[in-house]
Amino acid sequence: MPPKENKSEITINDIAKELKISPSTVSRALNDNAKISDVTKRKVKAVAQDLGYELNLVASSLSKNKTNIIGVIIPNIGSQFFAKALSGIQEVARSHGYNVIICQTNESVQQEIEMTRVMNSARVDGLVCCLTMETKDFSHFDVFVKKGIPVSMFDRVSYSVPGPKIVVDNYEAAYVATEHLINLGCKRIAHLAGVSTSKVFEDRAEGFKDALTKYELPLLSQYLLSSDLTEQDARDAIRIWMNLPEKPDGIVAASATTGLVIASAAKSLGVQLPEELSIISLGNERCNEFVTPSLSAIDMPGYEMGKSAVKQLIKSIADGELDNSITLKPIQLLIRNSSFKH
Amino acid sequence: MPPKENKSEITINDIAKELKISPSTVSRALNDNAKISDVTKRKVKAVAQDLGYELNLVASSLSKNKTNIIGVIIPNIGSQFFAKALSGIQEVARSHGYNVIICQTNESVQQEIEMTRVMNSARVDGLVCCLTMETKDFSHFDVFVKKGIPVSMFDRVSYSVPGPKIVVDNYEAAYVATEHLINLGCKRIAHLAGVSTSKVFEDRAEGFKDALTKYELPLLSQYLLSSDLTEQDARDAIRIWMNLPEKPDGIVAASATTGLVIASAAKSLGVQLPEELSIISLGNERCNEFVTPSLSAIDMPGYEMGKSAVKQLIKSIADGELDNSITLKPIQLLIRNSSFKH
DNA sequence: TTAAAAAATGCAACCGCTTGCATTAATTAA
DNA sequence: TTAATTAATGCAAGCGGTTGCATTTTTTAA
Repeated sequence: MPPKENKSEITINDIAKELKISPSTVSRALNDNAKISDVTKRKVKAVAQDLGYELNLVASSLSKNKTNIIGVIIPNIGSQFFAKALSGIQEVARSHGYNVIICQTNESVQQEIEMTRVMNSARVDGLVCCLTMETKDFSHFDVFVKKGIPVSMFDRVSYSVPGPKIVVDNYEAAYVATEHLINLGCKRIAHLAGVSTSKVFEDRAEGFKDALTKYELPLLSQYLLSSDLTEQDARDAIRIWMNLPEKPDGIVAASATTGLVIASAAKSLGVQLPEELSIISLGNERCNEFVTPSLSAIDMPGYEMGKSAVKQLIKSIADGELDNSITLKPIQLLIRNSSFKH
Repeated sequence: MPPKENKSEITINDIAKELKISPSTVSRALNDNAKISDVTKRKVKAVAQDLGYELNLVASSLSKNKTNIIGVIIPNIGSQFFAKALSGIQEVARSHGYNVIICQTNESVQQEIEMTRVMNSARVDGLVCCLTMETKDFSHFDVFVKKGIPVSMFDRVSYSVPGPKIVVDNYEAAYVATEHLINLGCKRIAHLAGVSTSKVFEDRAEGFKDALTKYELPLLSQYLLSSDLTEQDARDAIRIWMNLPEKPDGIVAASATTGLVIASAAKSLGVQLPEELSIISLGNERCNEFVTPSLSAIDMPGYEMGKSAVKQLIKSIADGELDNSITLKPIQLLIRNSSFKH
């Protein structure tokens, strides 16, 4: 137990004393204020360097009433989609001099509310957020709206909260995926959907249904299952379907994980992929390439979405204008071996 | 372009005026200071609630000289190991009232240095860090050491920087993995190692070699390849090995990703897994379960490591004592189908 | 009933930096 | 050479809490 460390935090006052000038001049010099002579600037910076001075962001934030911190609220870091989004968010934020405070909600609305409180207390300059699957009430964002602090949402968004939105056309994603299976010759296509309280999954289910309708394929109720998309749900779904007298010959999974689990479970049930059953999932993970057969998917551009979300946010912060733009990011159909010509 | 929002940020002064008491009393009441009467506390809290008051952490941090922020520096969020670690870090931090600022280094020492500067400026109360593979000089951590700000390292650590360390026995991991293959009957075991500048990969290589020695198996130089562990490196390695007159019958991959790629590449080269070749990787990813054959691995407890790293850090912060403890987290051998009885 | 002790509250300085405005120094024009 | 500009720098009041110490109020003891 060493005695108290030398708590010598260097401040602008130390620099000021050293040079026998005022702290305000030091502050301005360090910030390259135009009214400070170059000689002074050089001297100040030299001494700052010497003394190992490092700006105290806390003090700076307080006096400027700007923290240069962006708050990020996402469901969970474990998902590859969010990991990528986070990378994009980080990158753009940092390149603009912003720091990032991150919180996971673990899909719990309660936690989401708690997190907004924390972000508010931390006085973030803006918020990037992807809602939980169950968020139905958005009043916890009111504080920010009221204070004019921009909230940028991506993927799972709410149009009732003002601010930029970065989304993907989930309807289209499902439509394209389904269409792909249809073009392959699939006649009995099933869909494991997510809870319909979430717009994302609702849209996907719609896209699925409409594609069937468009191609005049029947929409059989037993082929449309809805769940929380847990791994168990996926296993249950495939078991149910494979016990049907008329088994499906194509499956559109509402998420990357369920697609993976469905494929794996189908294989262990002895189903031949893709001969007997084609599978495509809405959402792509690196794993999709490694499994056998490799899994076709609709890729959602997480990285790009994260980047855009922050870009728009920073723009809003800078302009002070409220931006309600909706940015639609393109999806991509990745055809792999799980969906092959019959 | 709406005019300036009503920038009505509620402060303790507003509460004080409302109740005609002093701001200090309000501050103490909100912090449940013992010298404030219960009546006053109740009144203050009621008004605070009414007015929608939320503590300004920036101001609080400045006056308390404590930010309640933990800085986290990790190589990349995309890896499942780090994603899990991050989850653990988050969870423990939050449950202790700490916020978390996260930075990715992308395995760049330059960025790591930059990040420490940012963390210093942000005046974090402590740092959780996993070094890049190439960090050889650690002077960028000196600032923290000098100021008595604890730095907790996990996985890729440096014992020359004081502070708690959370690690896994990488030597053992490789030893156990290799031993497993030997027990299966493998005679010609190869290892794709990581750069030897990293202690982690050095230890793994050592463990691999020692296991061979222990079981009196020859250590052939062509079976020991070293690389940066990119996907391409993995593909190159397997191609080289499979072109050898005496092909290896077992492979220990130094990372989860390389294991995955090696298995996949081997398959496409027509190698029968696991009959002709057993594979095990040091590091487990969810994907390992989904591929065919499922990939055996040594699981590194990322989540637990992250949790411990923060726990120790917070303890250090609280005690003000410097803690140089080394916590060894247990690894786990996960036997799957890629390593099966020959 | 009054003095002493304990409980509540207030005052004011401080945390480190920023910034509008005043002041001084250096230039330029007259 | 002096007045008028322009360029540099300093002063001091914040930003919103926190906290040691003084002061006031209430309670307890004498």
